[in-house]
Amino acid sequence: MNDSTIQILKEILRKEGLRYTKQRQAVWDEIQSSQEHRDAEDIYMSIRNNGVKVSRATVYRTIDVLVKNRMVRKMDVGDGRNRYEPRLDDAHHDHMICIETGKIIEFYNEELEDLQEKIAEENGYMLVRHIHQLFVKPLKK
Amino acid sequence: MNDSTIQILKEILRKEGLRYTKQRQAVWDEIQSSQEHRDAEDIYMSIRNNGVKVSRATVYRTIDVLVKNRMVRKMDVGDGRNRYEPRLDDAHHDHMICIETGKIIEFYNEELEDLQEKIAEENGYMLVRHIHQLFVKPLKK
DNA sequence: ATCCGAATGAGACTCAATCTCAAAAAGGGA
DNA sequence: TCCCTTTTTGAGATTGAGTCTCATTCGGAT
Repeated sequence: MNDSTIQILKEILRKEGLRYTKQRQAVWDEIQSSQEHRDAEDIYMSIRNNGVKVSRATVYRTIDVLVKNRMVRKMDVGDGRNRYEPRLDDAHHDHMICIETGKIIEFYNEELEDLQEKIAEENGYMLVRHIHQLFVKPLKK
Repeated sequence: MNDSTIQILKEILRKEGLRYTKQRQAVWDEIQSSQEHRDAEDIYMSIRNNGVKVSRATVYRTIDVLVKNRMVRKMDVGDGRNRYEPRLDDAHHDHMICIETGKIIEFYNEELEDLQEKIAEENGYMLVRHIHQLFVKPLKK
């Protein structure tokens, strides 16, 4: 909705050789409007409920562009539906998922990040990206 | 095929209140026969090619039991098909996936394991299990 | 304002995985 | 061994997230 992220979106679309449309704007607005980890259907329904006409196909297609351009983070929680969250200048983080409540907690640990790069290098590889999810349950007192 | 793992399987089925059948044995035999990370269709086809009559439904159902009982490790590589590998007394390990060749390299790092437990605890949780995948590409020389 | 290639949407399609339910098999008891 | 009850199996239907198709609509350069 706010001016600066509209410009960011336009810039990305231009760079990708894609046109600026109200559907693409609506998808980005919707994802950006919440820090939650939402699935595509949820995002699709919310846009429609806001009165913008858009199809599932467009939602998926737009998300792909946003993910590719690091505006959105895609995460596989293992239940068959991918979740999406806005990234913006957002620093990288991983996720902890409570198996009792389903709550998703974000975390970041420098040491962990370094260690991963080191492991990849020791094996003759360069780290491109990673998936790291901790499935946890509350500590009983 | 060998005697000791037949006993392990029988023991698990008994504990789960399930019957011992040749289909269930065949699924376990097939998974156990290779250290590779295979998908369900591959496992299903191999069993059939070995002359054992089994259905996809049974393959999936049996894998679930084996995963639950830590005989098999299930991994989501992110391409829509889950992969399975035998566990037995196999020590825990994580995976590094080469984005250029698709090769899967296993790794284990004690420090990494400790760090994860520590992070969970710092947040008031107990680590139950985790998914950790490094997507890498070969170091250019 | 015109024009042309790109974007959209409705719905068909894909494909891994799950479900259904009649028929077959397991396994305990006598 | 033969029963008998319960579980398991399999063929095929179904589900559901995500992708594809293609006629129509739209963006934006000129």
